[in-house]
Amino acid sequence: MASNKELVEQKAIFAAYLKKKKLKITRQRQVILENFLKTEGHLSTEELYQQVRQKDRTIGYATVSRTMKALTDAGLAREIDLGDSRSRFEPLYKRPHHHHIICVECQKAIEFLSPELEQLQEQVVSRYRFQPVRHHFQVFGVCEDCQEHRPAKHEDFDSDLVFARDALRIALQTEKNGVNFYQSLAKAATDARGRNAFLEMAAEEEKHLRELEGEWETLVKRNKRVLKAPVFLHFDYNELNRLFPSPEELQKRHLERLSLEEALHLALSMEQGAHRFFKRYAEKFNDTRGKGIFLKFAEEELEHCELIQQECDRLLGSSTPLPQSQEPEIGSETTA
Amino acid sequence: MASNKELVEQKAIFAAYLKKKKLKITRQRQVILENFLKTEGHLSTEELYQQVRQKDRTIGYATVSRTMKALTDAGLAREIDLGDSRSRFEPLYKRPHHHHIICVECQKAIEFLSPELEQLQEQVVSRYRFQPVRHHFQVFGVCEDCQEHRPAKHEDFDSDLVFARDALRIALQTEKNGVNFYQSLAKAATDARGRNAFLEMAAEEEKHLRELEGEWETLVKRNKRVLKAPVFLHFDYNELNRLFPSPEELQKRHLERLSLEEALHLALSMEQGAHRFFKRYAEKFNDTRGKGIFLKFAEEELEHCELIQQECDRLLGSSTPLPQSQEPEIGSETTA
DNA sequence: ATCTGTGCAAAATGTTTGCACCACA
DNA sequence: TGTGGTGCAAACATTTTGCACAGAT
Repeated sequence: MASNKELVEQKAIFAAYLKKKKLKITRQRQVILENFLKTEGHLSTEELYQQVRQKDRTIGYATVSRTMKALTDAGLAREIDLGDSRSRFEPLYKRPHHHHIICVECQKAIEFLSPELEQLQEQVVSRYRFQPVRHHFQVFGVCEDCQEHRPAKHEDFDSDLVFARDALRIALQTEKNGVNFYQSLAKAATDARGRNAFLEMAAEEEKHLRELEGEWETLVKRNKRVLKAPVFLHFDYNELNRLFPSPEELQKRHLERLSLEEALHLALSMEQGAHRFFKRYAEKFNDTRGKGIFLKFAEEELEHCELIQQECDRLLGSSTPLPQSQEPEIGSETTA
Repeated sequence: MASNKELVEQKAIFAAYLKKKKLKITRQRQVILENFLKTEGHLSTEELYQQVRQKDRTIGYATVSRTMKALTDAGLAREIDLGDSRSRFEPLYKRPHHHHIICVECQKAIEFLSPELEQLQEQVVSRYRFQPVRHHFQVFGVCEDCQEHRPAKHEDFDSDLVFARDALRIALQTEKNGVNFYQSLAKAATDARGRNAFLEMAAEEEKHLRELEGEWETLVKRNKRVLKAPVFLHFDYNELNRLFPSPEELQKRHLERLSLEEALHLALSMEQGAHRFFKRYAEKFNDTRGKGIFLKFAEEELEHCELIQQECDRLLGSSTPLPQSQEPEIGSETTA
């Protein structure tokens, strides 16, 4: 369900590719591209062939096959392997790299995205000094419907909305943790000035939370069905507990009682951690639609850093400059 | 390079499988199984066919193909996909589930194991309520040799030794971190009794470290070439910083100054964390050769827990029982 | 006008199957 | 002695290619 604008953009990319390669824009190639993009899915050559045949009885299998090769070469399609030993293709334009979980009974394939996995891939290629070309993770299993012998319902969802939904969920949870975190700090603060500062921060996070809840409402109102789509963006919510420790976690780490300076210091390093985390997270999306969402999110964490920095200046005096967020951080390379 | 004992075991498994299915043990099936196991690799049907043909000119391609199906069904082989659209097989018996990084130029495939990835798979199937069947992660790229246009050298290593090497490296690093950690705690301890207790713990870890270094020497002496094998067990050494925080990390977490009770409490929770971590880690290996190594390792961490518990009793009196390690812990499920 | 694209059919590639003999148990 | 096994060749499934004609720039 790509927007019309994107269809035009992709046609232009294909045209440019053909021109560069001194190839021709033909009716067949147009029809094939349009049909391929129209169907968000994992079309095999045969399926696509049958589909374009509806539009134009004369188009041959070979042409479909050759055109898909060209589209792949042009960067508009990706050939994927769903384990049924036939070539399948999916649209690539402005879509993040993702993986598939495939039902071995009904062949349904669910897409999911995992920045964690992208990171693992980076570690692996760097460790073995490979120049990366491509990678994929596939999980095969029996889907819920097939386990219960229900007919498999195949629903198509707008992938942009699903992505936005998942990102928003992460954002909401982050803000909730933030509120909790600052309320805990306020409790832990041993003096009144600190308490107030942290309550303010908690209020700030709560304001964000309300805004996000508004966005959530809008999203859901726009498309109720989106709630039924399977999770696309795979996120380990435990990660958040590392960014903003829960009250229990704080206790476990012996941070129930903090001086003003310690508490501010802790808050700053948490916000810096969150900023870095979401910035890196965003980077995993390359030039795809999801990137902006998380960059904005990282930006907000940065604003929090500044707020805290201001509190520090106000409460501690500029005499005690807190350490700046320093890149590079703990790093991704090993010490073997 | 499987041991003779394992060859016999696998033959027995195949025999039992054939018996159960009322199939017959034939000369061809024996030859094919032996050749398949003899070659630790990723044989295609064609390659294996050529190989058994050396032994017995009359064996047909179809028989090889059918036998590999049977071996797969019997659980002795796994069919893998190295992206060249032909069936390839690898031995499965007592080998942990692993993944492949494949050179698109010379087709060389390096195996690597990542418990982290196994965990991700578990999260994914549970999230989508799939009944898991199989999963694999493949990374394609250009290997170092091909990047520099060197002839690809194909070396075979004893997979057991390589696994042991990698496990030992992790263990060594863990103990090193442990020594550091206890030395830091000793410094941070505000009273002399605590300081001594932690120096003792540090010495304990150091003793382990020496033992492990001994094991390392033995391993390397037994087979020097093993050091040249690519990393098999992929481990994120940053993980260790989470188990036993480095001095910098301790400082960052505002734990430079601890009362005896706090310090003991911290040490106990770190050791518990390490125990749990390695126990879970070991579980990812199912019934494979690597499992034992990490279980033993987890066991040692548990002994540390008990040592610390004793210190607590001795120094704090049994009046302050510290919290027990509680399963279930922070858990793997999300809070979306 | 030229040079690439196309459809068709044939080839190529890899795996599976049918069937008449073969050989374990 | 009989059931399942084997090799061979043919069938299958899917993708790729060769070629003569069609059509885009």
